[in-house]
Amino acid sequence: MFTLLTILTLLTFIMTLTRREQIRKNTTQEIKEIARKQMLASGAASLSLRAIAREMGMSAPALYRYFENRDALVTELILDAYNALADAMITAEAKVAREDYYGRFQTITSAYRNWAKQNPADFSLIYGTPIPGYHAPRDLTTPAAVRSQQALGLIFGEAWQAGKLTPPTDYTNLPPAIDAVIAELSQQQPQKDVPSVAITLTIYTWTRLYGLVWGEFYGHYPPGFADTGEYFEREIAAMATQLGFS
Amino acid sequence: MFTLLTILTLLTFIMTLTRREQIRKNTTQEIKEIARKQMLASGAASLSLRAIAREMGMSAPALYRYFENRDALVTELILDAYNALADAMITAEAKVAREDYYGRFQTITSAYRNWAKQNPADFSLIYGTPIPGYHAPRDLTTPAAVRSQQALGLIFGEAWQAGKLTPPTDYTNLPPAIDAVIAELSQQQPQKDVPSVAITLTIYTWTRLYGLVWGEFYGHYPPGFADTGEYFEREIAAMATQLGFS
DNA sequence: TGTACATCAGTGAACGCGCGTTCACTGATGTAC
DNA sequence: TGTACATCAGTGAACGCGCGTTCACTGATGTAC
Repeated sequence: MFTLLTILTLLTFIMTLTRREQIRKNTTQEIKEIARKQMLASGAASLSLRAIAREMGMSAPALYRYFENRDALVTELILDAYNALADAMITAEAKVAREDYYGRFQTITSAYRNWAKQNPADFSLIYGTPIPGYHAPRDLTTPAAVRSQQALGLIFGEAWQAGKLTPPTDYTNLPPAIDAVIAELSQQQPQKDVPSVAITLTIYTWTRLYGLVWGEFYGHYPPGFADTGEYFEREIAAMATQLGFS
Repeated sequence: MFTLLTILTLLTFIMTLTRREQIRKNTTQEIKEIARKQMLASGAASLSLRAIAREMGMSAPALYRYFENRDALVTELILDAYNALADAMITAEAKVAREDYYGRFQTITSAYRNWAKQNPADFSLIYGTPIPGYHAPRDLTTPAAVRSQQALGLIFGEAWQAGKLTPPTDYTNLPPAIDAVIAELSQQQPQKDVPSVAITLTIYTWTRLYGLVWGEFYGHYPPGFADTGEYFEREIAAMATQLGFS
C-alpha cells in the first residue's frame, strides 16, 4: 500500500508537472514556428510579436509569458538556426566512411546547401543582413555559429594529417598578420591538434559556400543556372581540386 | 537690338529654368544622401520618408514633390548604387594596360571591394536581404546590375582570346543544362564574341567576390582576419591561379 | 478527502510611438502680354 | 515696364494603420495540509 501510494503520488506529481511543462513547450515551439513562417513571408526585419500573437489567436501580451521581449525571441531563433544547421551538417557527414575525406567534404557541403534550401527563413536570419536595432549577444551566438565551421574544419584537419589533402602554397604560406590570427585560432580549438592550414581552408571555403548558396537564394544567378544543384556540385568539385584533395 | 533682346530673353529663360532645376537637383540629391546615411545607421529595411524629412527640416509630404512614393526612392537608390559600383570598377580597370589581363583582374576586383567598403549602405542595399514589401522593377534594375559583371566578363573574354587564360575543365566542361544557360547568355551579350567560358568564370568569380566582401562586412570572419585587405588579395591571387591566368 | 492558497496562462485597455499617404492650403517664383 | 496669371515647393492637419510593452485583472491549474 505504502509503495503504491507513493508511486501514485509521484506519478501524479510527475505527470501534472510534465503536462503543464509539455503544454508550455508546445506553445513555445508554436511561437517559434509561426515566427519562422512570418520571417519567410516578409523578412526577418519585420518580425512582430503582435503579428505572431494574432496568427495564434492570442493577445500580444500573452507572449511575454514565454519570451522576455522581442529580442529574446530573436536570439532564441538565431541559436536554434545555428544549431540546426550544425546538426544537419554533422549528422549527414557522420554517415560517410571516416577515411573518405573527399566524400565527407562533398556530403557536408551538400548538407549546408540542403539545410539552407529547406530552412530559408533561418538561413536568412543568421547569414542575412542583421535585423535593425537588434544586437546579438555574441557570447551566446558565437559558440553556436562556430559549431558547423568546426565540423568542416575537422575534415580538412583529418584529411591533411592522413596525407590526402595537399593545399597549394596560396593557403599555406600566408602573410604574417593573417598567420598570427590563424595560429591563435588553432590554439583555441576544442581539439588541440587542429593544423593551421585546416583553419585557413575552412575560412575561405566557408566564404565560397556562403556566396554560392546566398546567390541562389536571392536571384544573383542568371535564370535557369541554379535550378538544379549541378552548379553547386560543380563548384564543390572544382573547390576540392583547388584545395588539394586527392 | 533684336538679337540682343532675343539673347537676353533666352538667357533669362535658360538661367531661371536652370536655377530652379538646379535647386531641385540639389534637394533630390540631399534626400538621397540622407537616405543613404540612415540606411547605414539602421539598415535598408527601416528606410523612412518621415525620418528623412525630419532630418532635412522639412515636412514629410514635401518629399512627394520629388519621389512618387517610398518605393520610387528605393528604386532610384538601387539604380544609383549599381551604377556607381559599375563606374568604380570600370574606371579603375581602364587605367591598366590592356594586355595586362591579370593586372586588370586584380584591379577590378579590388575596385569592387573598395567601393563596397566606402559605400556600405549601397552595397547592403543591392546585395543584402531584400527590403520587406519592396519589389524591384527588374526591367530597370537588371541592366544596371549587369554592367559591373559585364566589365569583369570582358577581361576574362579578352584574356582567353589572347591565350592568357586557360581554365581547368571544371569550368569548360559543364553539365548540359548549365551549358545551355551559358550559351544563351553568351548570345545576349552586347559584344557578340563573348566566349561561353568567360561567362562561366564571371558567374563563379562574382559569387566568390561577393562572399569575401560580405563576410568582411558582417563579421563572419574571425577577429583580426580581415582587418587589412591581405586576406582578400590572397584569395584573389589564389583565384587567378585556379581560373588559369598566366 | 476536501479546502485554502499559490502559481500560472492569458486578457483587454492603454500608452506613446512611428509610419506612408492624401488633401486643401499658402506663398514664392517664373511666364505672358 | 508692370500687371495678371500659372506653376511649383512646401505646410499642417488628418486618416488609418501597426508596433512593443506595461498593468491590473480573471480564471484555470496545481500544491499543501
